[in-house]
Amino acid sequence: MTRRPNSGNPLGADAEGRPVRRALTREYIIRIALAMLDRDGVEGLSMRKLGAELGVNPMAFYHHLPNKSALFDGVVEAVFGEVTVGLDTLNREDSWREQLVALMCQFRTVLRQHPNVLLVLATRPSYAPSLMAFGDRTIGLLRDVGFTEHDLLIMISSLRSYTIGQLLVEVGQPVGGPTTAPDEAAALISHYPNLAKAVAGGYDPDAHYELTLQAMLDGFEQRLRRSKS
Amino acid sequence: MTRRPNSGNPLGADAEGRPVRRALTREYIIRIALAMLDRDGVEGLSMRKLGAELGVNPMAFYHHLPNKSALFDGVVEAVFGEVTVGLDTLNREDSWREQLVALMCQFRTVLRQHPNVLLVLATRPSYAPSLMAFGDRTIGLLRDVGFTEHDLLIMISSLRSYTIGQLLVEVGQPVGGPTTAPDEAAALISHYPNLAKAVAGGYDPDAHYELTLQAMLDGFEQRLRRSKS
DNA sequence: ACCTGAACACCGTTCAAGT
DNA sequence: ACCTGAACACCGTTCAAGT
Repeated sequence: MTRRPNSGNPLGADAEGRPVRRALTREYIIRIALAMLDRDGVEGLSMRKLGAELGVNPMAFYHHLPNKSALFDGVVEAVFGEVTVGLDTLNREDSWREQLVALMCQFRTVLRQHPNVLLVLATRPSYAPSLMAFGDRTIGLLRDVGFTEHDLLIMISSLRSYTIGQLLVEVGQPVGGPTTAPDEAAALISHYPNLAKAVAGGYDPDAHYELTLQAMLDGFEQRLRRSKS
Repeated sequence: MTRRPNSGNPLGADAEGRPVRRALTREYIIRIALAMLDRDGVEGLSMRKLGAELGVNPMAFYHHLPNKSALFDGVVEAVFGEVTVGLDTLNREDSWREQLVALMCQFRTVLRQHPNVLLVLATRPSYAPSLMAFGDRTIGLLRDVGFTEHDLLIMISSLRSYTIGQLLVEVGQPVGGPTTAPDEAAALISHYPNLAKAVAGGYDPDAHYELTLQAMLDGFEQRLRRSKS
């Protein structure tokens, strides 16, 4: 069940590998937990290992966080916090579509850097201020275009779902341990000619993402035009 | 960490609650594991509890499955197996869009019945024949419409990602234990006027899904028309 | 061949004790 | 207040033993 050999310096150490024993705070614990998640995956993060990593008794955490779930809540907040970075560099003179695509690509780029946290992000409801700010900003942008309140909610929810869903299949770690025996399984595809032919052409995740994003926006825009006429 | 109080009859029992001690087979183990996942969630499924449920020593499973990961592989296969049910009732005289919407809604309906398995489905690569058959069928349908091989792959991948992503936020169980304190957090939304206004209107998941599905198809269809002219 | 029991190296968390 | 150590009720899996 061990996934990676915990090699190298402990996460609570400086560049030269000297252990940095700093005062335990909620923020510090969460920061190291995120680093550990990135390195070892969800199933590789335990209170006990986190304690070892920080050179501290695992029970010490319970003075700063009620339980492990709260640790995950903190990690989600931390990752969404990275999303707002560069939000203000948006060029307000660009078209709404250019701005929206920039927003979503920024969202995707940040989440993509934390493949092992995707599952947690996708399923834990979060009221992280940075996420709310991001959503608020996006909705404001789209409302000015003329979408109804009803459609606005659907749009941002769908954009988010698609983005996360796509990332999950793209870089997500399998829940329940690594899959076995894709060897003869991959050959099975030849029994499905349509599928085999489509898969043969290869696959560029970034281009794929933006193409579908544009298609979704085309669809929503078409809906907007129809409602106006 | 206990999520639900394991009340009622064990899963390996008939309608009257009599324990059914049948011979252990891979299929039977997987069937009960799926039922247990549906009832108790991913974190509530353990080899030991599964053993207790079946009135058997947990180690007995290792004669039918190499490890717990393989159990998850089996469960994924079983759920995708349900997708093909009713695949042949499709009316081939319907338009391609009607057929595709029917296919995707069928896919979504089946997955929706196993909220706790969604995470596993989303992240474990699967070569389940039923899933391959489903994809093959879908691609065949769309190719006849005129889409390129390149676009075909993107379409089915995106449709799948969106469907699963949406279901995850809709009915998915939070990874890492239940979230706490949404009480004052929900009030926070008032600080984000655009968001608050959009959310106020309420939300119908089924309508939401089909609206976005239609928008995506509109977008892809538009792309098809542009490429032809 | 199929199932069992003991054992090993892990978990999260509680609780009493230290400073 | 913050951290520790022992303890409790769990995990997946190995391995030798039974039938």
